[in-house]
Amino acid sequence: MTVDQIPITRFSIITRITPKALRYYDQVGLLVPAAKDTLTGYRYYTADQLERGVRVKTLCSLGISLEEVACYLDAEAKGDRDVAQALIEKHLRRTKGEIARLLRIEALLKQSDKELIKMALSEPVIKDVPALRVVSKRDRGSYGETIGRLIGELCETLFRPDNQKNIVKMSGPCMAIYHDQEYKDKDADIEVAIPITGRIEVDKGMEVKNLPPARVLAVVHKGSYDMLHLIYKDLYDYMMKNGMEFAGPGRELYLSDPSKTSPEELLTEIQLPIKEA
Amino acid sequence: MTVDQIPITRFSIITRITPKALRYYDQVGLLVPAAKDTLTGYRYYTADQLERGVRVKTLCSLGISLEEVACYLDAEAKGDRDVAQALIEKHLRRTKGEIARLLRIEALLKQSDKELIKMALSEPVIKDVPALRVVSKRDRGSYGETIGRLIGELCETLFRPDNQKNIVKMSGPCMAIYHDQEYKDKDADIEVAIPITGRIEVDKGMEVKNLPPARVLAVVHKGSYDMLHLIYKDLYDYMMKNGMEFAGPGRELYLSDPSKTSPEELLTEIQLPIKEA
DNA sequence: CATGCAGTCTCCCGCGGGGGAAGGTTTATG
DNA sequence: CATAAACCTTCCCCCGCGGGAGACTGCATG
Repeated sequence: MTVDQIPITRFSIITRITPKALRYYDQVGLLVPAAKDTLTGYRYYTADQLERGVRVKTLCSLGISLEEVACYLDAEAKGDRDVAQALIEKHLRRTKGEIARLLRIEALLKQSDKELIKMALSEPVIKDVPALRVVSKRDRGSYGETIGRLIGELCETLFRPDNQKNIVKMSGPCMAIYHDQEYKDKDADIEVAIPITGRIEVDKGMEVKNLPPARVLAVVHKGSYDMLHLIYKDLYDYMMKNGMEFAGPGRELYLSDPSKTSPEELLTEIQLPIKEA
Repeated sequence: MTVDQIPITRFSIITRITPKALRYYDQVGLLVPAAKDTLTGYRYYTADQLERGVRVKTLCSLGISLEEVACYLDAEAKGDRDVAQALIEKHLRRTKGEIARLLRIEALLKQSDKELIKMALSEPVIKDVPALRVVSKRDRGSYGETIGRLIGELCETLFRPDNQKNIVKMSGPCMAIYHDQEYKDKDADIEVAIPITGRIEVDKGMEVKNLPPARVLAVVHKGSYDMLHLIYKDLYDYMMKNGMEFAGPGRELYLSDPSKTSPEELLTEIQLPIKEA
């Protein structure tokens, strides 16, 4: 009973971690065996390490990444309860977001029997949008996350006491402007703009400016944001059929508040600037 | 306006698929450009392909794998509505399962403030389990999925009319026996056994046999199956402290029905055969 | 003494769905 | 004509391992 010379298979049975995973954890430094025979390379764990092994397994099975598991265990070892708790809460938020996403997908899949792909779609219309005075902020990042974040930041500025005193008001829906010349998911170049009236004090990174007037091809979409790409395709189809050409960055106007409206009821207007041939 | 010579960037903007992804789809044969300049290697898509592109994007954003997207679109092209619908339903089931899993994780994360790791744990006890007449089936596969499947198959046989006429009865809870010498997740060697009384007609792959009596170290765990590994570790700790040795495959007895009990209330007994030194 | 085998090691490839960079060529525009 | 934009290719990287090859020890057995 050499209690502190536990070979890998035995450690694997006790902790219910596969030997493969244990070797990997050794490699990345998450759970390094206390001793390693320099001749044979055999890994030997101690009984004390069982505790750590079992916690790694617990945290992993909650879907936490190995990197964060390492952070958590480090924080805990140092007695940083707050840091550890923060990590758990971060993961809880991520999990909630993921649940929400899957619930949306579930809803879409369920309604798929009545035509998965064709959504109620109004005809595209050509219209002239006037110049707009907006406060805007431009940044790079992933599609959904960046828009949400920028809208949040702009609204926070808008509703700050000093700006409220100046009777700053939103004069239209939030919109996103896509500046990329190709479509990107992850590192997109996105500007979020909110039409305003009144004198406003902006934070750094924000800008008050006039969006130029433009002739656009527009359509209003009712439904989940996940299905917006369908509308884009229809708009471009329409443009090609009618001899128009795409001219400049497209805009999305968020007519509904996604925190108050169910995904199927969300209204979004898409505007693509055109020049007619 | 060479309408059927759409280069990749333009195609990417219209369908909202990144050029990188388009090249990948070409490579795996999911969406192959209609023309490819043999000299430069440039990809050119046709307007007709926009439709397919947009459907690929839709299905992908629902979380369906590229392989299944290809199957779906093929089935649809052939007019196999049923096959296509079956794929959607399969994915719906997967999504529901994933939601359930995340909800369990969410619940665990929420209760984590009151001691994430230490669960209520009764003391391990040594007991002698008698020989048991069981019907069993043994197979390989991933942990949770295989146990569920085997229990289902055994129960189906048990409750078949011919066996019911013979007054076959379950005389104890379902159990799983782990035959691996090391811990495995994916390709584990698992036997599921149900104690019975009566004369039974079994299907192929199943077996009626007597489990030998054994002296075991046992403990009952209350809580989610995800946390069972904690118990194993405590049991092995106890074994080492008390000079026992592990002898033969361990068993898990499922005392509750997971379809009727919430995860926190699930009862499971773990039995590890021992020999005392 | 040979042989088998149990246990362990290292090394490399693969997954999905691409991202990012390096390095080259063509096309369009000023 | 020069330059910028668009496009191509190929290669390596991500996570969290799983699978398998090939090699080594040490122990038990024929």
